[in-house]
Amino acid sequence: MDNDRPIINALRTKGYRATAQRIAISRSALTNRAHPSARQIYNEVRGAHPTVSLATVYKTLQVLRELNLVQELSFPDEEARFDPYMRPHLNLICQRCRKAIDVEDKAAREVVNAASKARFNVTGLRIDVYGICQKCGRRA
Amino acid sequence: MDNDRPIINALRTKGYRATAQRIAISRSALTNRAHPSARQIYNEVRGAHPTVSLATVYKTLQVLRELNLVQELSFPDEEARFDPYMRPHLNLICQRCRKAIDVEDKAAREVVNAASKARFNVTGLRIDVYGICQKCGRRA
DNA sequence: ATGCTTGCAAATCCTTTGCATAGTC
DNA sequence: GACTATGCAAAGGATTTGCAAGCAT
Repeated sequence: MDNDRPIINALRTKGYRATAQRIAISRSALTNRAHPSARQIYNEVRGAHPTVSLATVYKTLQVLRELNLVQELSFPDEEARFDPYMRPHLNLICQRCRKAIDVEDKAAREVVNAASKARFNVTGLRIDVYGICQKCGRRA
Repeated sequence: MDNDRPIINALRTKGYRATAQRIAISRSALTNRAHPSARQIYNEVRGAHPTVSLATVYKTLQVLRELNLVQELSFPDEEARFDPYMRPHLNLICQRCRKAIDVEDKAAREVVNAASKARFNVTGLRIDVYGICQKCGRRA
């Protein structure tokens, strides 16, 4: 895939080698906007790379984290999920269907501003809103 | 302690028994504003209850979660931390000293409003701002 | 060629669970 | 007294690690 160029370059800037597994895992992680878990990415990638291991998926996700291409979201009682949307945003996470959607809203930036006002030097952000999404609420 | 009355009542409303351990653990968890981990609470409580077990601490924290008295915050590569501040707020979490402080700011409510606007029925909220606190920044 | 990466399996760490005993209501 | 909670040890589950063999550069 020719669109793998940016991934390959990003990996190489920090000295990481662009292996087929890393490219496939990165493609999956950076493309999937449903906040997948490592295991879900693993299952996706296995289609094209049947021999890939879950360990490699975890290792690659750590690399992507280091490259600031994904954020890891940990939850109580659940696997961690990975979000490739790196601009300030809200995660709307439905308690019923478990789906998560990213919403860009000025409220996100106001959170950053509020922290800055408190003389806090902001480097990262996580805004989760939990509840019931429109679709699930409808068929309550 | 006479101020344990509210804790005792809260436990009983849902049919939980007010044992000495639960009261001590609850007191610690609801009082400590540093977002302690289960182990830190355990260590605090051991002063007064040397025989308490970590398992009981975990179990009690789940009870407090069910009673909506604390929120559990999971992190990658770290133990979960517990926050008894249940109104909408920002967690400013210092990457250097690991301290976390709660900040009430209207930005928190704007996040809720933004979610509501997206037809999302809000039941919970977590806003983490990561960075370097004033104290740590000063001695950079 | 050199050295990073993979995949497997074993290890780790946090958290939960099972169960006999002790305590609450 | 009936039933829940405790404390211990063992289990569980997600994630990480060690290592020999396989690739990228």
